[in-house]
Amino acid sequence: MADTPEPAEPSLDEQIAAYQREFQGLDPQVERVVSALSRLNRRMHVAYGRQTAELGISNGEWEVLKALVLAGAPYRLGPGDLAKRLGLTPAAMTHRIDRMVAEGLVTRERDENNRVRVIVGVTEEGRAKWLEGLRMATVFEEDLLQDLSSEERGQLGAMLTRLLRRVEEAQPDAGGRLNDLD
Amino acid sequence: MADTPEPAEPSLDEQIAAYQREFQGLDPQVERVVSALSRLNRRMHVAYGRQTAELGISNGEWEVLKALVLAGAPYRLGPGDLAKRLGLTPAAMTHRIDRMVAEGLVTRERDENNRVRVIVGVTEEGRAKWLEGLRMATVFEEDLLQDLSSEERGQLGAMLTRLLRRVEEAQPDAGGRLNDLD
DNA sequence: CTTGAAGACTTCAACCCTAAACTTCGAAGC
DNA sequence: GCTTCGAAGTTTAGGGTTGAAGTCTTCAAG
Repeated sequence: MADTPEPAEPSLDEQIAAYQREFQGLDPQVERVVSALSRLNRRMHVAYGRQTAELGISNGEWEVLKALVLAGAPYRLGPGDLAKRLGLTPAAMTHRIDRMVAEGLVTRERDENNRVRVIVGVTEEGRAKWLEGLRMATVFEEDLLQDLSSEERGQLGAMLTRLLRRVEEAQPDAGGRLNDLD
Repeated sequence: MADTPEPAEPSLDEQIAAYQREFQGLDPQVERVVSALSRLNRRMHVAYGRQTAELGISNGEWEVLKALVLAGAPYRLGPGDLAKRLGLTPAAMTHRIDRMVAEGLVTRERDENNRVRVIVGVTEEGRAKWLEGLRMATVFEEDLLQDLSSEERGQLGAMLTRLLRRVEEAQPDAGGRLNDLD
C-alpha cells in the first residue's frame, strides 16, 4: 500500500512550490499575497455562510439588509441602486427582493412621486437579523485578527487600502457582476 | 434639482463611517481589514473573469486547468479529488468536466485497474489556455502590487499567511463549498 | 396633445451550482 | 463463490444568477 497520494487540498506553501515547478519566472512574493487573499476570502465566505444560515437567511440576503442599513436613514433604496451596490444585475435584484418580501425581511412599494420607481425598505425583522448577523461576524473577524497586534492591524489595513485604491482606479466601473462577498 | 443622491457604490471610507454611525462598538481597524479584503477579492474576481473570457473559457474552467497542472506530472486527477481542491460538489465537477471535454480542454477516461474511478487529464489546448491565462493574471497581479516595495510585499504576505493559518485551524475541513475563487 | 426616446423594473430562457437519490464496481466476510 | 457494505461518479430536482427582451412611466419636442 502507501501508493495513493490520498486526495487533499494542497497547502499554500505547496501551491507556491508547484507554481515555481511548473512555471519559471513567477515572483513567489506576489503569488503568496494573491493566493493568500483568495484563500482567505473563500474561508471568510464559508464562515459568513454558516452564520447567516443560523439566521435562516442566505448570505446574499444579509448583504441586502446591510446595504439598506448602511445607506443610513430612512433606510430605503431602489432595486437599481441596490443592484449597483451589491454588484448584481437588476434581474437578480428583482428575484432576491421577491424572496425577501415573502420572508418579511424588506418591504417593496412604488414611489408616489415617480411611479416607475420602486422603493425597498427594511422591516423590523430585517433590521434585527442584520444586527444579529453583524454580531456573529464581529466575533469571527476579531478572532481572525487575534494574532496581529494593533500596530500590525493598522499596517495591514493601510496596505490593503493601497491595493484597493489601485484596482479601483484601474476598474473605474462598479466592478462588474458577482454574487455577494463584501 | 440636486436632490437625488445619485446612486453609486460607497467608498471604503464611507462604508466604515456608516458602520460607526449605525453600530457603536465596532473596531474600525478590524472593519477596514475585512472590508478591504472582500472588496479586493471582488475586483480580482472580475479581473480574472475578463481575462478568462478572452480565452473563451469561464473562470471555473480555468481553475480546473490550474488544479491539474499544479498537481504535477502526469497532470491527471480524479473528479472527486478535483472537486475537493476546487471546493465544489462532485455533481458540479461532473457537469464541469462534461463541458470541458466537449470543448476539448480535458480528457476523461476510466481507470483500467479500477473501473469505478475516472481520470481527468489536460489536453494540449487546455494546457495552452492555462498558460496564457497565467500570463495575463501575472500582469494584473504585478500591477496590483506595484505600489508596494519588496519589503512591504513580504510583510503583507507574511501577515496574510498568519491570518490564513488561523482560519484554517478553525475550519479544519476542506473549507466548504463555493464557486471558484482561489 | 401626442409622439418619440430614455429610464426603471420585470419577465423569460439558459446556465451552473447544491443536495439528495441512484448506479456501478470493488473489497471483505462467511 | 456469494452477499453485503462502502466508495466513486452520475443523474435529477430545485434554487439563484445572467443576458436579453418586454412593459410601463416620465420627459421633452413638435
